[in-house]
Amino acid sequence: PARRATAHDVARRAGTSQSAVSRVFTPGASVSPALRERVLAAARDLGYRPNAIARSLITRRSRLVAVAMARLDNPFYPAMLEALSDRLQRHGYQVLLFTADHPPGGEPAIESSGGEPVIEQVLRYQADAVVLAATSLSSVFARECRRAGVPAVLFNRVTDEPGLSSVTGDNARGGHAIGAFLAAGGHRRPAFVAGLEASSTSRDRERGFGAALREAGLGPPLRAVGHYTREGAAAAIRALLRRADRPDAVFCANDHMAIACIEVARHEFGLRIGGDGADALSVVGFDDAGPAAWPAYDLTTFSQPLAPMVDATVRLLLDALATPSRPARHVVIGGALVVRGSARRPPGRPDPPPLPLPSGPR
Amino acid sequence: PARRATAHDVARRAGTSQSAVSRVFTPGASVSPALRERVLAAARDLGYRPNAIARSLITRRSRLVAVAMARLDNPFYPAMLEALSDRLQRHGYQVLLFTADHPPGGEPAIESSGGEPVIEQVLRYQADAVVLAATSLSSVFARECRRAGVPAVLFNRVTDEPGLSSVTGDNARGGHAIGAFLAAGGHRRPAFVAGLEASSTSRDRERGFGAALREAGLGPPLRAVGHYTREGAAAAIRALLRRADRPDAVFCANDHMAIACIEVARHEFGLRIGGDGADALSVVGFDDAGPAAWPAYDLTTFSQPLAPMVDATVRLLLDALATPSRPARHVVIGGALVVRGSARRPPGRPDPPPLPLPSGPR
DNA sequence: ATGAAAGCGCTAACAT
DNA sequence: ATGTTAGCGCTTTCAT
Repeated sequence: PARRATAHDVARRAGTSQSAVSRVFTPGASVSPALRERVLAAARDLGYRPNAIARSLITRRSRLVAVAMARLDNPFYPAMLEALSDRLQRHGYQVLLFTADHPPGGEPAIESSGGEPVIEQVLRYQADAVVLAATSLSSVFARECRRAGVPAVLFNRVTDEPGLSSVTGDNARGGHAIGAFLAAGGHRRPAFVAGLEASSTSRDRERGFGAALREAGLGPPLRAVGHYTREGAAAAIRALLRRADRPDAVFCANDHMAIACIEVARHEFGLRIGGDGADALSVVGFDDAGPAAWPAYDLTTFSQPLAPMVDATVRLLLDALATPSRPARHVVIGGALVVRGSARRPPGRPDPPPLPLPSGPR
Repeated sequence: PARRATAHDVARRAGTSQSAVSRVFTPGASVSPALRERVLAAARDLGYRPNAIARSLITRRSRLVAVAMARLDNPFYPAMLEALSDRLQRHGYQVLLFTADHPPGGEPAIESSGGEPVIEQVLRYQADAVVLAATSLSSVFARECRRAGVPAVLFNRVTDEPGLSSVTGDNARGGHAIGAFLAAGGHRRPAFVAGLEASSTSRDRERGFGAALREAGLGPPLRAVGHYTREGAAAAIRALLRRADRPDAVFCANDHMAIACIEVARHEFGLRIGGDGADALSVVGFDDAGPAAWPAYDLTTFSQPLAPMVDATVRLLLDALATPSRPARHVVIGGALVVRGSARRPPGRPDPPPLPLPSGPR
């Protein structure tokens, strides 16, 4: 196929200079209406489009934002990705997507992907900024970004590494609210299903949870690790429910695991979710993403409001791009306990709203 | 922040020429071990990485594949995106993600996004190839890709537009299998919940479904349009179930809608899913994605095997990249009826396997 | 095996 | 308002 038309080709056809063509495609440059028309016509005839790659070579801005994600099976992340992509496109940026390898049984390794470290590719493609929405992250990644002067924002995670901004939900407060809620609901043996041991998010949620239980005069919760996966969570809840002193309530570090726990509790152990009595189990999640609101789960959870979180992420990025010297910031977006039916409520607590069936616009 | 190190900087530090540096980073170029070591050391010191943007300017290959997606809330698509990204990275390609606008109530418009048509951005960024995984697609898009010589592959959709390859599941056969299954199960008033009227996928599934019903001596199914959304599907099933002659079985054009239908049928109409009798409703979906296998839904569906579909997509892309003259191909990946509990089975049909709880590796 | 030189397609001074 | 010129950082002949 014929090589793509260049600004030169267009210039020749329009009888003008190549730089005039460039100006026509530069918003706010000064071109006479007549010339502009001629150039546009020629461009149309030739199917010309400015080459963004050549442009970014000279402007030193690729308008590419690298987004690194671990797994997309937790619906919170696709939702985040969609929102982020929409917002970035609106600001004239494109998303360069990187997915991490998932070594079976291990933690997601944002480090490697087809042999080459992801960070290597990110930097080679001159991404203007990086969003890390992977639960796992090596400090190497952070250090290299800083060294290369590429602003990075952690999504749903924090780190000690200096220079890295972050956006998170209110993990400690959320964990605390859940602990207080379960204690007030009369639960005596709460348990916690952690995400990843290395995840700050899981740790913060657990810390708040433990504190609230302590304040309520309860001992430390039982505990198992679910690795943020359905399979891991299923194994964790099985271990918990097989104990003689089985828990009467489980707080899972995210909704994705909570839903898997509900299934195992219901279908393998024959438990009723959110009720009273010996065969009841209360389950609480974190995120309020997708299926949490589905009637089959009707999950009590602590919300991480996606839109504000994504807005904050984009704002952090744009700020860092505009003012490279700006120090890192850690934005915490507040959430709220969303009381539904999967956990026994404290006495006197009003009924939750009616089941949220799909409706409304769209 | 200091400007990124260039090959020139590395060359100076290593006491050699810039082209030698280039060769060190070009697999299979001839450099002496000694020089290679010196260059690598200098590069390490300076934090140098070859600039992929500059490289693609000269090689005329960006190694970027544009992936256009409509909505990521149907879990089939994030799963596809993850698999596609993994495979492409393995072949040395990066994913440039584009998401389409979602005008409320309308069809997803892959055309516009923040004002500029998506296709415009795709072509400006010199994507080597395009994957269209949006259910909606304007013929403009296709035409422009062809004109610009950018190979495009439609995922889960076909079109008459010449030159466009596609990968789909076996929609007609799947619809047929479902129709035959429901008829054999003794259903007398089957209904169909369509995706989008403009979607070839929905039409093909419906065609197969209708044919099977006819062969079984049944009339054409009742029908409503669900727009591939949960909300649309809920509205569709409500309309269907409010009829005096309400259907006894519903085939939804995808799992995502089928699950929303199950919820409405259960919680709004008090129906039992997949059972016998007057208050029973059978629901069947298409895709066998994520939640279909969750015990709460236990959805009978026709599978679209993701891995083979993604493999075919990548193969089509790489072939087109290697041989631009290759004519378009339409690959159909076979699936199978996955019998679970959401639809009454024909007599004598063996029980479905036990409930698929999360387990196994990972 | 190595270096010099010529661009890839574009933007950004700088003239005019 | 328009044209000229000089690169952006790299790969690729072409010499040596």
